[in-house]
Order: sequence, then structure tokens, then C-alpha cells
Amino acid sequence: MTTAHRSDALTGPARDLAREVLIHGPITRSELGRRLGLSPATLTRLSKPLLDEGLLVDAPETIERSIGRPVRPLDVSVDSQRFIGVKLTAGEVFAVSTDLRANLGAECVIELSGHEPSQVVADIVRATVEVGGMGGVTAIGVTVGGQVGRSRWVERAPFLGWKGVDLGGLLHDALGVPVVVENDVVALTAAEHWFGIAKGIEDFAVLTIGAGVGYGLVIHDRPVVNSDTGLGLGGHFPLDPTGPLCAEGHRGCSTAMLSIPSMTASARVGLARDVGYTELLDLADAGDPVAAQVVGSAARSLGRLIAATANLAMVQTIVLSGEGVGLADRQLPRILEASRADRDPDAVPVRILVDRSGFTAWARGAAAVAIQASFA
Amino acid sequence: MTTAHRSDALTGPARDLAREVLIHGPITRSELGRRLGLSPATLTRLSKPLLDEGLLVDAPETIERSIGRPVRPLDVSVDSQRFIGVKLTAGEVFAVSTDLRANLGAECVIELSGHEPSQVVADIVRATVEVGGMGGVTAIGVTVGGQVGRSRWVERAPFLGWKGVDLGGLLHDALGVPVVVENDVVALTAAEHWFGIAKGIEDFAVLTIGAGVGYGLVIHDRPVVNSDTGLGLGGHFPLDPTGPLCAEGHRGCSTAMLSIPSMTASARVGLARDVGYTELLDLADAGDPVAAQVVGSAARSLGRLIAATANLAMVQTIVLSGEGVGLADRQLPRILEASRADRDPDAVPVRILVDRSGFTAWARGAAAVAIQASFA
DNA sequence: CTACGTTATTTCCACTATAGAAATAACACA
DNA sequence: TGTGTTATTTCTATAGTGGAAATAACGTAG
Repeated sequence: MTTAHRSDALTGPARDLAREVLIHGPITRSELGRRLGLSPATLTRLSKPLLDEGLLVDAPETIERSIGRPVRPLDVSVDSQRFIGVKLTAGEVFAVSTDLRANLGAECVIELSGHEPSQVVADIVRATVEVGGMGGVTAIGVTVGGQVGRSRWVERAPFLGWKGVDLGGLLHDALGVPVVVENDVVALTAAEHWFGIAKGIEDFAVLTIGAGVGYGLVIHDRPVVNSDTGLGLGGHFPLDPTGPLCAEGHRGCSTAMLSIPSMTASARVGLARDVGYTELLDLADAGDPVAAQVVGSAARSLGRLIAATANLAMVQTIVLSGEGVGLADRQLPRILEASRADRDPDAVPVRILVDRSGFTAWARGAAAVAIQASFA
Repeated sequence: MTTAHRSDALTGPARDLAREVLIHGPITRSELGRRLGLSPATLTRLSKPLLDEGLLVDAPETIERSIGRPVRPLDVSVDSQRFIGVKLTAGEVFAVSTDLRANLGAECVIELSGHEPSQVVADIVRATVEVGGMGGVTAIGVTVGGQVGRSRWVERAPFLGWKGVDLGGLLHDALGVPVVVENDVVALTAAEHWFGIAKGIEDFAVLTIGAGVGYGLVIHDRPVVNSDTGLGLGGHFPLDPTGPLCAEGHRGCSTAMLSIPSMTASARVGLARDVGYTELLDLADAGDPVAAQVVGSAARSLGRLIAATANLAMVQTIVLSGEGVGLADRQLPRILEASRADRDPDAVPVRILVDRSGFTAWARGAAAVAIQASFA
């Protein structure tokens, strides 16, 4: 791992070029020229300094045999920089070390010693040491479930009891590297967009299924955010007027129908015992009537949510991510059936992409926003 | 009206500047510089030729008294060009003549003599004569309810029985001016975005209420369109499981609950007589139980649709347009109440903008896409 | 084994768009 | 009438751009 010292921040067209190579993997100069609308000459001029400083490298030429001089695609030197991604939950700090494409290296989980900002900061610092320390780290991203402003300020994070905490400032003081704080769903969406299963797709929505239900949106190749982002509006979408209640009193909303705790709690009522999520899905597959009912209505709800999203957000691709995507794998036909029912038969079928990386997707998202910040 | 002959099409930064002035009305050079990221010197250089050719003019200085040299805002010469907008329905051609900001001049309605492309083209040509002929017309926009490709090709227009008709080509041959064909809802959305009630707003959705229910979306200052645009996906959003059926068999979808024909048909069942839309709204206000039921559930459905749109499309502004917006004016409290119920109490209230121009909004939309095409 | 065709990439160079600085313009107010 | 203040234009050096030609790196045909 070479530590490339970036003398000055990327700017203008050079930044665009680096971003394009970062996202679209090994890519020839001619293809880059087409995408960015630049001439070959300009491409050479712009890529030269980036090659010199080690950010870009000549990729091994592809095996495609054709006439003429072989192409020499450009690629980013993924190991030239390290990033750290941290996902905060109510009880734990989950940290990962990644390369320039948010590929995971070391991971660690640390119990939160408390909810005081100073305690959380200390825990995060400990976690960064666990995943390899700050050596060669370009930036660190931290995500929370809640509203975040200006990439550093936690406006509101109910699960920590925070309101107006300058987490970015505190961490920057403690670590001395650039810190990016972001909402967890926004960050996960960004990771899918640049590095994940939706890489290169310009319009899509993300649904996360886990402790809650999250909703993220990318339109025109840019994430959609507004002042309500972080409130989880897409997570309480009404889906089933006969469903159970969520913690905020919505009957049959997406969280009530789809979140892991809600599903297992529903199952517990009928089964009269505790079940885990995977066990619940297994039971449903095995024909247990209670489990089949809970899982089946969750699947149908997910289908309806997918259709509603495709219709109103005008996307044709939906990414499913989080710990609870097992539902999608096990119940895909039912989901598709419910989705089709709420969609015009002449419309193209919604493309459903499932990110099966589970909980690590959250920390990867945190790293992704740190990476993005250094290319913006 | 001076006919400015545009020697060559606008290009690059000059086009951006003209577009900015067109949309943001009289605007000072300094404000333009801020918005476009250009220096005052560049502003002068770019605006010079546009002033010379008559597209831009120095606006009368505003009355704001302040220190220093008064600003001399730039504005477009709205009368320097004419455009024609045509909205096709199953039975009529509705045509308007507009200026550069899609302000209406002459209007006319002509009965369609038939659904054959040649007949429709002939009727459109007659309509253009009615609204003043082709003198000084820069471009003409035509909209249909259906799917349109490449701004000229009608892929699918069920109300005319068309599939794959090169309406743009036929009209261009007949009229000799640039022709833009577009989906009616997309065009109406574009008109609200550039010239209408949502002028300058970067993220909003449009709901049209009329013979059907239409749905348009603008995100990141750009319309959202995809291959399904024109199918009316937002127009059949499920809202009330106990509602009536729409023509496509959806129970309680937005068209079934909100469209004018569906509402009056529902009322007819209970009232045992025909009622007009306005009369129905009047009856509801007067306390008639049948009308109150139909109108009340329509209002609640609209509220739910507004909330769903705001949550999933992540917009905070919703524009209501079309002939049926009387519902919004009469029943606003009920709409807002239903909308709030499906939205997080901590979220900002959805801003609802009502375009009361009624049916003419459709033809204005057609003109708007013609105008936009000459600035793209 | 060499010359040639083909395509990718780089080098060279003229040109254009840009912004900074200075100049000028247009007011209010003293 | 002069001065302060802000808006706009003019002048000019410069950075960024793309076209054309040169060079590079192959495969292939002779």
C-alpha cells in the first residue's frame, strides 16, 4: 500500500475524470472522452498529473483481441488510500477499513460505553485503532440514523437522544483527519450508487430492511435529499390497513410490516415463543401457518411498496439492502406478484437488485460518503 | 411584435444565460453571474449578441432605492417570438398562441374530423390558422395523452387508437416550422416548472385532475421521465380499498377517486340524476349527503396521494393543476388533514400550489415544450 | 523478418473563453 | 458640484480546449 500524498485537492475537470474512473472501473481514455465530452488531447493532459501522483494507474489491458494498438484502460489505484467507515447504533460502534472503492478490509464492533457525545467519540476512536489506526487514512465517514446537516452536524438522532451535536467537529479534533457525518440511509444509498449493486445506474430507489425500514432515492445520477431526510418518511409508508402498529402508531406502515423486530414480534404473538428472523423465514417455508401469514403479508407489503415507489418516484430499479433482505430471496414470487398488481401491465417490470452483504452495507456506506467527499 | 431572426442556434453558455433570464424574469447581471458561476465580464460578453439580436432587452429598472449605480436588469423580449401550443383530446384540437414565456394570446377549439393521422394533422393546421397563422412562429408544440418518443413519435395514444405515428414528421412537412411532440402531463409539468406556479422550484411533483389523473415529477431542476412515462402510472395509485373501480379495474385508485368523470359517475348513483362537477362540489358544500360522501372521500384520497408523493418522491412542493382543482380549493382543510395523517409530524408541511388556469394549462404546456426546445 | 494497415495515445499549437484589473457609468447625497 | 458607492464595460493576460500531426503498439500479409 503506497501512501499517495495528494498535494492539492482535485478541482474541475480533473475531479470529474477521477470520479468517472473511480465509479466506472477500468475505462479507456476514448470511453472517458465520450462520457465527459472531452477530446483525447484533454484526456491525456488531465490524466497525466493523476497518474504521476499515483491516484490513477494503467490497468492491465483487457484480453479482447482486435486490430490496431491495444487499449490501455485507466483505473484508480484502489490501495493508494484508506478510508474508515463507522455506523453508529444505539448500542454499538461498527467500524470498517476500506480501500478507495469501499471494499472492506478490517472490521470491528465495539460496545458503546454510553450515549454522551464524548463517550461516543472515544468509542469511535477506539474502533478506528481496532481497524488499523489512522495511518494512511484519507478520511473517515460516520453515519447515524437521524437528521444530519452540513456533513458534520447531528441535528437529531433519537436513538442516541441527541439534538444538535457537532459530531464532525468533535471527531476531527480527536482524529485530525477529515470527517464526514451523514444519515445512514443516505450513505448506504450513496455506496450502492458509486460502488455497490447499483453502480452506474442513474435512477433508482433503495429500500433497507433491518431494525427499521429505510428509503433512499437517486435521480438524475444524484442523491435526492431535503430537509426531511433522516426522518424516515419512506419507512412509515402505509401498506396494509389491517396490519400491526409501528412504534409511532402507524397501522400497517412499512416499518410495521417489514422490519425485523416487528415481524418477529408479530410471529411471537401467534407462536407463543421467541423466534429469530431466519428461523421465522424457515418456518414460513416449512408451512407453519403463523409464520407463513406474517412472512406472506410482509412479502406482499414489500411488493406494494416497491410498486408505489416505482410509480411515484418514477424509477425502474429498486435496490434492497440491509439485514432483512432474506425476505426478498425467500419470497420473491410473492413480492413480484404484489408489485405487478399495483403496476400497469404495459410498464416495464421493476428491476429488483438485492444487496446481500447484510449489516456490513451500513458501514460500507459510511466509508463511501468519506470517499465521495474527497472527490467533490 | 418584432420578428427577431435568430441567425444561429444558441449554444453553450449563451444558451444557459438566455434560459436563466427566460425563467427568472428580469434579473441583474450580478445575480446571473452568481447563478451561472460567471464573472461580470463574461456576462457582458455573452449578453451583448443576445441584446443585439433582440432576444434580450434591458428591463426597466426596479424602484428599489439604494446606494450606488442602479441595477439594469436583463429580461427576455417576450414578444420577439411566437409559439403555438396544441393539446389533442379524443374529440377536439385545443390550440393557443403564446409569447416567449408561454403567456396566452389567441385560443381556439376545433372538433376533430377523425382519428386518422392525416385528419388530425389537417385539423391542427386549421387550428394554427385560427390562432393567427404561422407568421413569426418559432416552433409549435403538440401534446397527447400517451407515450411519445424523441419529441416527435407517438408510440402509443390509446385515446386516438394510435401506435407508432410520426406526428412530428407529418406536422413538420405540413407547417415547415420545428415541431415538438410530447406527452401532455410531461409538457404541463414543464410549463409549471419554467413559466408557471412552480417557476424556479427545483423539486416538485404535479398532480393533474381532470378527465383522468396525471402525475409529473421534477427533481434536481430537471423533469423525470423514463420509458414508462405516458402510461399514467401515477394516475392509478391505490388510495382507497373501498373505492369504486376505474376503467382499468383498479379499485379506489387515484383516477377512480379523483377524476371528474369518476366523481360525477359515483354521485350519479346516489343522486339518481346527472350532475356537473361544479354542481357536485356545490352540493357537497351545501350538505347533500351523497355529494359530501363522494367529494369528501375524494378529498381524503387526494390528501393521501399528496402525502405518498411527498414521502416517496421526496418533494416538499406539490402542484395541482387541471380542470378539477376546484376540489382543492373547496376541500383544502380535509385534504391537508388526510395528508398530515400519512406524514411524519416533524416533517415540514407539504407546500401545495394550485394552478387555477384550468384546461388552458394543457395547451400552455404544449407551447412550453416548444419554447424549451428552442433553448436546449 | 519486414513493411504496412489499424487503432490508441501523445505532442504540438492555434484559438477561444474566461476572469482580473482598471476604467467608466449612473446614481444618492452632502 | 464633488464624493462615495455600486453596476457594468473595456482591456488584456492566461488557462483550458480541441484539431492536426506525430508517435506508439500492436496484428497481419507478404
